Amino acid sequence: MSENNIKTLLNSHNLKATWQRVEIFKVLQNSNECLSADQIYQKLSSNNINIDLATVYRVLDLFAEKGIAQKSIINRKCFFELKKIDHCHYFVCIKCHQKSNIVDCKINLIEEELSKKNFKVLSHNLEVYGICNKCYGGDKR
Amino acid sequence: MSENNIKTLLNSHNLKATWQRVEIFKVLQNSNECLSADQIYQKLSSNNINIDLATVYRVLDLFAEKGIAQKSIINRKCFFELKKIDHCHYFVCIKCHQKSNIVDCKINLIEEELSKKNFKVLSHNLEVYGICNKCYGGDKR
DNA sequence: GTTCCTGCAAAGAGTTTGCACGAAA
DNA sequence: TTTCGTGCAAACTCTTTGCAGGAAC
Repeated sequence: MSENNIKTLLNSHNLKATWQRVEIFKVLQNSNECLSADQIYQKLSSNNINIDLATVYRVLDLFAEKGIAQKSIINRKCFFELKKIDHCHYFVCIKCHQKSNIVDCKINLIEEELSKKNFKVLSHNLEVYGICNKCYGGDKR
Repeated sequence: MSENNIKTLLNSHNLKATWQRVEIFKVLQNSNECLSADQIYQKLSSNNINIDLATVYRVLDLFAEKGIAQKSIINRKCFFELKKIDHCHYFVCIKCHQKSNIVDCKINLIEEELSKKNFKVLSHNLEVYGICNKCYGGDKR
């Protein structure tokens, strides 16, 4: 997405298109994994783009609120990525800390159960921890 | 469970049966909901039982590790309860903050998906946020 | 010209850790 | 009598907040 398109997107969500927001959006756009506020801050810094960490936090929360980004919480820490058509969750290896997508979290089944009680689901978070195939050694290499 | 039974239980997990651990176990045993470390600390204090908060944290983590307690993370905060036959998760109302059990989290279906990749699931956490029937006003009272 | 946003600095919540003393087995 | 657990204090991580100056619309 080009810089102008990003600005248009931000405006369409009633957000002012500051250069800080554009830069943070670009980082998310160029990443193929979810990132913590600090990771984003580091990536920007290493490109000599200095945005206060507090601003990074504020922008990310805003993105999540507006539905531009998806927020995941892993080990009591927040991670962000651009929202795709389908949201996803992560399987995290407790040895190598690599994350792997969980495509279908079955939340619709849980929503069904809750709707019987007239509970309206707005958001959810799922973390699954375990050992990946590489660390398990189950690949018999 | 009597005090002696609690001590036996602790010993059977290779844990020394200190009075602090017994008291923390009792609090968990007498609660019908999951509790944060601080809530447990407060309950003890109000009974003139003074256990350092750091100890409460250490004991709870130990209980979770040994499978005596279940640890849930809600809003980046840890909650503990004695482990039942079936574990459970919580639906948390974002208005009144009441927690309601989610009996079946469908984790077995997710485990199935992951086992195809040779990933071994060890633990997981699920939080669902939304509006409960009372706060939603959908009960037409 | 407002309104909204940012940087700075400071504080906040929740949790963890090192160490010396003290209690359980 | 050795091993393990606790209290105390301090530190730590991640995140949030108040405020005054500055940029977007």
